Amino acid sequence: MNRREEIIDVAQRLLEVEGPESLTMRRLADELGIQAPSLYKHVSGKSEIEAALQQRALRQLTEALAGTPDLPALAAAYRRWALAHPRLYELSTRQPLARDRLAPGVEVEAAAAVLRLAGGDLPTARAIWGMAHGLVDLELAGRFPPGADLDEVWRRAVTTFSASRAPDPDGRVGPGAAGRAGG
Amino acid sequence: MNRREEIIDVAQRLLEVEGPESLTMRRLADELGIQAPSLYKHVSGKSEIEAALQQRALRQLTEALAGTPDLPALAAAYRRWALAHPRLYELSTRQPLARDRLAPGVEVEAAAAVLRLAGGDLPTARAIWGMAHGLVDLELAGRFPPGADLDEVWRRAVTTFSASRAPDPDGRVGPGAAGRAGG
DNA sequence: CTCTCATGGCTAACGCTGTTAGCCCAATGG
DNA sequence: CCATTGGGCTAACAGCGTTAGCCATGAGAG
Repeated sequence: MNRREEIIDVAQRLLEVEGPESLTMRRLADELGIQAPSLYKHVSGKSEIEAALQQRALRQLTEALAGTPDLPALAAAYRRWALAHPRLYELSTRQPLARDRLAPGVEVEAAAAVLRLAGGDLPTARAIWGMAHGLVDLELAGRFPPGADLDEVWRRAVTTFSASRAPDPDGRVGPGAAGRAGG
Repeated sequence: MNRREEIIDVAQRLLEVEGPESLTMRRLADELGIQAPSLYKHVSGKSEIEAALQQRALRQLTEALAGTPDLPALAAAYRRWALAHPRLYELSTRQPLARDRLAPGVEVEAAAAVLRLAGGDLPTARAIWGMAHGLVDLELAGRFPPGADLDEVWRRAVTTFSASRAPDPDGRVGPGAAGRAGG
């Protein structure tokens, strides 16, 4: 059990420091001083390692988001974590989630935070989530032109959602203390 | 020259129909009735094929976006194209753009459209772009819960940006030449 | 008509990947 | 004292992208 954790640890370090092309079963084994096939005594395959890393990533991201008082702070924390752990973020996003392996509530927790800050409106919360993910993804993929002022983009993105306090058609308007906080 | 086009054609079909794991040099050669090494007489490597597919994807996406009169139509066209060509969209996004190979103006053109619909404000245009990409990316990766009403999410996203006609704090409502909103 | 040479195939092979089969040693527990 | 099992090992397989080098065909030049 302990060896498994050790394997995941080394895998994370390898991924974050040397990039995904270095996260190889043989390389991983080398780093642990054993042979590649021995890894399979602790782990079912590479995909399990990746799933574990995804789980870690989501947990850490969630923790980084915890306690942010308003939308600007939440957005800033999201972007900050993603830029600090780009490979981990990318890995965690390029997989169908593996909901079964996921510690229950990890994602729900983060989602709840966004939802609260979105004034309780689920579609708005998801739109915000999508925007945050999209901006990070484009930035990490290097798809913005070199000189782009991304701080300003995020500021604009956040203020747009802060300004228009979702006029819910069915009247369920979150009075959301957070609503005005960032405004 | 013609054979090269044929190769890219088959590669696109293979990618779109059977998925990225089937887009293999040997499989591609099989499909063309030749041996894998013969492909290198027309193409420098797999990465060149992928770059060509990325270029095609961006061109087609741009065309799909052309002529959309307003933000809702633009967003709908964006999402529609991405969902119709998921593998192509994914491939085109998981690469640093290959700006050199890109037909000049292809992306700038699309960027200009977004910029115009964003009232000429560059950061807002980029925020919109990020949101559209993020929502599509999350949807394609299957990261929304099964029952999520994504139509509603997009509606909310679009109306949010439509509602708040960016009141720039310093009055800088850029007439902003279409320079480059996209990267 | 012949010679040359580029075009576009071919086979063999290399080094890499994830993964499986099967062996073996050491420690633990009845 | 013996059995079981945990955790290592080597050998090997199939598949990946890619390179080296050989050979047939066809077109243009002398």
